[in-house]
Amino acid sequence: MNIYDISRRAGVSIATVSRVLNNSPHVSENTRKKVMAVIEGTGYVPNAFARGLGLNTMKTIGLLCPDASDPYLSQALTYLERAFRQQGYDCLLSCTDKALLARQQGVELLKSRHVDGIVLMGSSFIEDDPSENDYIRDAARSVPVILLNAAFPCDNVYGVQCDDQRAVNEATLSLLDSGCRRILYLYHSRNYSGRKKLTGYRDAHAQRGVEVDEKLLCFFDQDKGSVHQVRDTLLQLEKDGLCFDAVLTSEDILSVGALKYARAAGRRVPEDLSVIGYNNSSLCACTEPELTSVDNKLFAICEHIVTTMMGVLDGKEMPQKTVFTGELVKRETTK
Amino acid sequence: MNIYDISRRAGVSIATVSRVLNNSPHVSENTRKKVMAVIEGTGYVPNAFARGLGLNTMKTIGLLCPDASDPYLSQALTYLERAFRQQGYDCLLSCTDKALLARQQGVELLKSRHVDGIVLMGSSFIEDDPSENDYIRDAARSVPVILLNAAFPCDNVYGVQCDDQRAVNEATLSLLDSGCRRILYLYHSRNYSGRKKLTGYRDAHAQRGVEVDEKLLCFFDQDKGSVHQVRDTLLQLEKDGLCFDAVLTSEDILSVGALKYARAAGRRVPEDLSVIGYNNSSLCACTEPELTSVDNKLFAICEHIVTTMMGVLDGKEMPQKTVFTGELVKRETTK
DNA sequence: CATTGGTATGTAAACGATTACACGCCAACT
DNA sequence: AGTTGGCGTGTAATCGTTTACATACCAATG
Repeated sequence: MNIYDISRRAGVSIATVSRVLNNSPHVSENTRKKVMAVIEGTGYVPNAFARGLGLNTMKTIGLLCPDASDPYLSQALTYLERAFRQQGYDCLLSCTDKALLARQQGVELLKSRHVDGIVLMGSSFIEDDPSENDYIRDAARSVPVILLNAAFPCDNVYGVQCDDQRAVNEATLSLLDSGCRRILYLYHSRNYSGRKKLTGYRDAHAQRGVEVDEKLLCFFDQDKGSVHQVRDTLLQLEKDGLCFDAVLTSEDILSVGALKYARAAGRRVPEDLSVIGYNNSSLCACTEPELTSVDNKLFAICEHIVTTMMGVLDGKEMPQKTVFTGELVKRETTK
Repeated sequence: MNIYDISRRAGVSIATVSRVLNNSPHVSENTRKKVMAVIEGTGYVPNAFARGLGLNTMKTIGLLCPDASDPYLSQALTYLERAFRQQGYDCLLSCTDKALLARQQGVELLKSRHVDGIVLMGSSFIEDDPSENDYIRDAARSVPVILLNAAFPCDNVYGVQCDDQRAVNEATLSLLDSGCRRILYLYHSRNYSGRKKLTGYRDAHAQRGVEVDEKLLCFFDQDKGSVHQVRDTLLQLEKDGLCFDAVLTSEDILSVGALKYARAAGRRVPEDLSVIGYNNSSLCACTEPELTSVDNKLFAICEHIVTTMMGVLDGKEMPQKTVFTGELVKRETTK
């Protein structure tokens, strides 16, 4: 069933059918009705390949996502897909893992499909080592690229992010100002955003004249970051004589592990131990006591990504870098 | 940059270039090398539209998902996307909401893109009201359709599911056999799977000769099912004089609310109150005490969906309905 | 040497849309 | 009446592939 079939049954030319399909004004009301009737009757759906071939666009946005089961990313995914579709764009999903090669292949795939734009999620690239980022540059040569929570100074690349450094800085300050002096920092990722957060932590200590004990910085591999492993690690640290009166984490899930530790070690939260997470995810309401966390404005970021993409595709000038400010949401794990 | 450019630079015909691209054996080693060199040199990527137009397939699977931020579905999403890509298929994502119209439009979209197959996730359709399911029938007319955790007797539609009824039945029996007599059942959904679960609950009571008090069946709207609302509702029920010694829920998140209630009401878990969730999601390890839950074999289901899809696309005969058996994973909220 | 058969390559016709351009018609002008 | 212009419609080229079929070549065979 193609446009010729329709044109034959409606007794018009294919050009007219195409005009009806595309709401062209140059069709008489009569003809339009006649053609529409045939289309409805046959259940005809235009072939998107042919259309794409002719127009060299298929109204598709490519989403590159390292892990759609990560609650943070999956929330972004849902929002982005819905918003783009409302704008008339479909989404092609490519869940690479974090490995550079996989991401390169993902970009290649999206390019071959001639997506109109690419949103790069969970980017692990490093701003100051540009050689690692050739694939972004490469992608940006053919289509606009928007980075979720990252920035990269390159033509046709737009960054929409939360100021993680400042957000962690403020969270750390709030802990220091509530009297904590030894804040354990648990983190998952050494990527750009991860390093910014760490800087925020260090700066806060400098601002308050508190020295940072490097033993308080504790890295968890992505795979090994299960709740129980965090708990056990902290128990071991305590046994090894490490003192800490607060835990700050780069992800909410790590804070859940910290709470498990507190219970196992018999430490009261927040009286003996303060805990602050990051992302303000739905997990925060699930723990007991409920988790104080940094809201990193995912929703606003996604909204702005869609706006930016639409603007760029319309040929408008758009800001290359947009930064939102995180916000500490106090619940029950802080004084 | 198209196939003509390549053929010109390599001094061969477009047919030869195409053969090289498609690993046809009918190309001499010399020519292949020559063409490959040009391709690498120019960074040429074949146009997927043209290819799709010619072949009438683009090696794409359509994923219809009501809500990618649902942890259950997003986990499935991640797994499916990765597995399909390993098989050489890309995924087009369409996050409709649950509304029938939205799902219809989603199917329409996937059809226009000539996906090779469709996976329907989170289907809320009802097996015994076939009129609501025209869109499935419609989709199945053009491509194979596979349902995640559902079944629908229709040609070209395949169901891969967990026997939710039996799983809930066994969970209920285990509560009854541990001495509980008034099991509160909290559920989120009245769809097919939701009703099956309820049946499992009722059957278990019949099997043990315990009468079901209808007041113990408690429905939560998807939007209103937040942890705090569940807690407050249960507190209210208690205040209204309803007695219950166990809570069984259709989703883990509802169980989290039940645990919040227990803490607020000063009831010890599991001594005064047993709690069982459903899905065995990552939430189970986050609560305190950790949540006993039904593992509904999502991983196995997804694996089988991919196998089935690949089989069907290869023209093999595949089972129309596959059922996995759930398993109760005991943790700390049951005796 | 003529015939056969296989292999490497090229030619040209699809695939199904969009759209520039051409055409015919009719109303409204001069 | 003849010219103009606008509107509705149709014709045909175009997008970049794949692939059936044709062709050219060369080695092996009778």
